[in-house]
Amino acid sequence: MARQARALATRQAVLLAAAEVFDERGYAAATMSDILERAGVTKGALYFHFRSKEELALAVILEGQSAWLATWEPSSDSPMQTVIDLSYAFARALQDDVLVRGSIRLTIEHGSFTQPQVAAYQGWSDATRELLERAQEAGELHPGIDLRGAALVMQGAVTGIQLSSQVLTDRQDLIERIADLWTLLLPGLVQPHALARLSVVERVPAVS
Amino acid sequence: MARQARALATRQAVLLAAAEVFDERGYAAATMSDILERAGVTKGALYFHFRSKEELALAVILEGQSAWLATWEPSSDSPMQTVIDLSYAFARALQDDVLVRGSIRLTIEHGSFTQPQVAAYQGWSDATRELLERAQEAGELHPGIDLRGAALVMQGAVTGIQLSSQVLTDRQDLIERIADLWTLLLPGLVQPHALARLSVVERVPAVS
DNA sequence: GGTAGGATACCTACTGGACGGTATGCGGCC
DNA sequence: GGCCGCATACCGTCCAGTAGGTATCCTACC
Repeated sequence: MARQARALATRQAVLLAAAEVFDERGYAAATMSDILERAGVTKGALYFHFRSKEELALAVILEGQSAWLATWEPSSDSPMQTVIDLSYAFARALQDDVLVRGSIRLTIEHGSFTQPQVAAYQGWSDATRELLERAQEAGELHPGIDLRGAALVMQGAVTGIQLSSQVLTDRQDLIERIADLWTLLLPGLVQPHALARLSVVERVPAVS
Repeated sequence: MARQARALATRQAVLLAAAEVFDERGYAAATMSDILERAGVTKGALYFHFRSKEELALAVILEGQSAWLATWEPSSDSPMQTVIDLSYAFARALQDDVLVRGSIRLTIEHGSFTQPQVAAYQGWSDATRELLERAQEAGELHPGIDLRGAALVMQGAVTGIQLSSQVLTDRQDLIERIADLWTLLLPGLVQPHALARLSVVERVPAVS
């Protein structure tokens, strides 16, 4: 097993380096040599763990997704609050985790390989929609709202705000912008009595 | 001058083909050969008009931007309505104009060359902010709103919604999603009396 | 109005380098 | 000694860019 421990370490080093390079340059502009160098690993080692550049990129995407979801602990509060918390978890993960950043960049670059990206978009907005449905049932939302449309708008808005925050301030104002988003969005979505109980700003989980 | 007419035509053909290919594959993955073939032009011709791949990309970005702004005719209505109209003009331009699509894709891929893209983001959100200030002065908005934040949120949201609409429905539901966005956003932004006078859906300019 | 000369607009063939991927070798732990 | 986990050297391909030629047209001078 000691053997495999080392292998796991190099695999992880490659994944991290790949995420960094993909995040900085994008898929096509990233070269395997870049990744090798940054990981401090040789070609043979890399191609032992990943059979191609594309497979490596897919691994980054998958690991990034699970890394994000791992940070998010569902609080049993209100469904609407959960949607908000999810967006903050996403923002934090983007700021803190290279894997998540690389994953997102690759996902947004829907070219080259298209399949899993669509799934990611779908998955996210489907999850949001489901939460909205539960919020609807709990009487949190205004009646007559198009839940599918709302879910798509939220997912799109968070994605785009993240992008422009990255370009303009290297994601330093991301949390602020997410707060602005919810401040603006919620009055059109939830009823006043529910609005009063929602936390629009980031809720930092208590450190245990 | 007849001479230059032909030259202009090939230049335009190259620009259009380049916009297509950049839109489909992104900057790095797009090859000059792709563009040549699609434009029906030889390498010599292309390199006569554009000295490098990067210069060609920059030309696509610039032409795309002006193409978008050309479609938008400022109506002297309310400033807030102008913001809304701008977003619809953007959406329409994305659906109708290859140049705009290519321009956007290149702009979003902020790698490789970073300068003018930041300017584009800045310019857009600055313009939005200015309109919001005028809307504020006109008493359209709720008091105490962070105009800078709101402008950034709108610009980011429109960008992101466009992106996810592209991935999920090839931009077919883009206009709908923009309408959803404004339906959700406006109550948190503008005062009821102004809200009543705003058109949340696309206002099709009368054909003259 | 014909033609020399030059500029414009384009074509063809080529190059050098980089890049993804592979083949083969080899050390060390079980 | 056998296989896991790598290291090194190499290969074919592809691609941005260039060199140098050519046809077309415009200008100018006779």
